[in-house]
Amino acid sequence: MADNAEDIVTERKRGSGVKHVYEMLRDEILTLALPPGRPIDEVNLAERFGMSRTPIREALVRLAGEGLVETLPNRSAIVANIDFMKLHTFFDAITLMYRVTTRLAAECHRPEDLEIIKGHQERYVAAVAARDPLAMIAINRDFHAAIAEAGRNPYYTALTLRLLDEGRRILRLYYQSFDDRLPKEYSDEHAGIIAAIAARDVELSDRLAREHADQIVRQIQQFFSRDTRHEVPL
Amino acid sequence: MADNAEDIVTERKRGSGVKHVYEMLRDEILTLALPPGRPIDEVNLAERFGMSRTPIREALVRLAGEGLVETLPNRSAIVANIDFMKLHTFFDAITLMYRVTTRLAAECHRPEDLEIIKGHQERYVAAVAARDPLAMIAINRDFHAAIAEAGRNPYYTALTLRLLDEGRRILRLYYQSFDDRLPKEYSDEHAGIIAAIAARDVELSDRLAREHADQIVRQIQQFFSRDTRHEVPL
DNA sequence: GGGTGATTTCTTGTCGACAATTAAAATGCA
DNA sequence: TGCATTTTAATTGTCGACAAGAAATCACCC
Repeated sequence: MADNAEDIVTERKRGSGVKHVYEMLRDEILTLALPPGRPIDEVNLAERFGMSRTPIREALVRLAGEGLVETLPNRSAIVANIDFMKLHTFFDAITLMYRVTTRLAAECHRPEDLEIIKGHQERYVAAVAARDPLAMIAINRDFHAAIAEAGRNPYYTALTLRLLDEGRRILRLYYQSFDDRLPKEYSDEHAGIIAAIAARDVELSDRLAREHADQIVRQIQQFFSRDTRHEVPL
Repeated sequence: MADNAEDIVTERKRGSGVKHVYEMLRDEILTLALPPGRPIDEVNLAERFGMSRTPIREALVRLAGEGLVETLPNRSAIVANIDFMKLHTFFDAITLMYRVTTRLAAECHRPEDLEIIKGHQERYVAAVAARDPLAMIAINRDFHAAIAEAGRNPYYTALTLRLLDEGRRILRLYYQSFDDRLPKEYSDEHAGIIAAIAARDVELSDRLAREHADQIVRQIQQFFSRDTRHEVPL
């Protein structure tokens, strides 16, 4: 096991341990550093993070609550699998949430929200220029998360965040295999969405969000249904 | 503290402890037996359930993940408050989820789903006849949960369940104060929704679900905005 | 040699105890 | 008496250890 990076531990504050483990594991799951199905050993993690099993377990319970790890009774927890059979439900849900949150953002946003959203967009453009797919994926999530926040409906925000996280894992598969082709068109679409929100044009925001979602869904579906057979002369 | 019901403990199976505590606390929170804001003492619960603090804590972490308890660092966890300022976001979200899940149920349901839904409807009618508001609230939740299940989108189902649970608490306030008036009209609306789903009429299902949601929202809003001042001759 | 049952090992679920932190009580002072 | 400060008490966060259960290994029998 060479991937157990040594996390140096230096006098953590009381209560910050779980948070640290939680965020660390979460990030490794979402970037596929921990692939779906990988067993998660508690003592292993405890040694790695230099703490007891108790806070590790708490972090795992929280991750399980978000559907990022699956726990079998008396057996090792595993990184949640990606159910390709139910991918269509994901597409369905994220399309709806893109639309709803973007509509609400157009209605409810305040100037400071717009600044935050624009900030993410700038970082996104930079990531595209740097050809950094991991950064692009993470920032794409932050971009839509900021829009959801601007909509100010915590229920929508929570579901959107969950979908965006799941989306990070799926997009990671996508970019890995398409050898990190860089979709500049996304940043153009993002710009359009920002403009629509700023103009408080609800219907336009809805339409652009829907088209943006359709675009992503179409590309991923195309990727998953592509024919990878090699031609063999017989 | 007289509300510490003695939960007799008899040799529980390994791993069933957390589940038991979780379901128990959850039910007490949703029925307002534990009112919003009430502090939750871990040792107290540990004594009450006859187990150590560890499984209690795990149950609390799970409940916190669902937003049913709030945890302050180094301080007692409390039963999650109901934020009346954000009630409109709840109405917004549950209306959308009623519509979406009922639409999907009309599309995707199988015969056995319909049987389950009808079963809940029968139980609901019985609860209305028995004038049992707590049962009505719980079954109303099961009814819509079953519809969401029939729609077969786990993301929608999860959000709907969360909203229905939050709804149980809000409805409980409503029924308590209106001295348990019994809305038979709900059961009629439920019957209409069942028929629309059975007929696989997506648009009708959508419309009925929306009207059903509007109806509930209107009644609750009316309740919360009613004028409770007493006339005082001066 | 293969399959079945016992044994060992390994991992999780739970426990009791201690330390850190906060809230409350008690003390001192103006 | 009222307020600030110290002391005490109470509660959480973390730890190490043990027991129950499952997987893997080994022995045994056909």
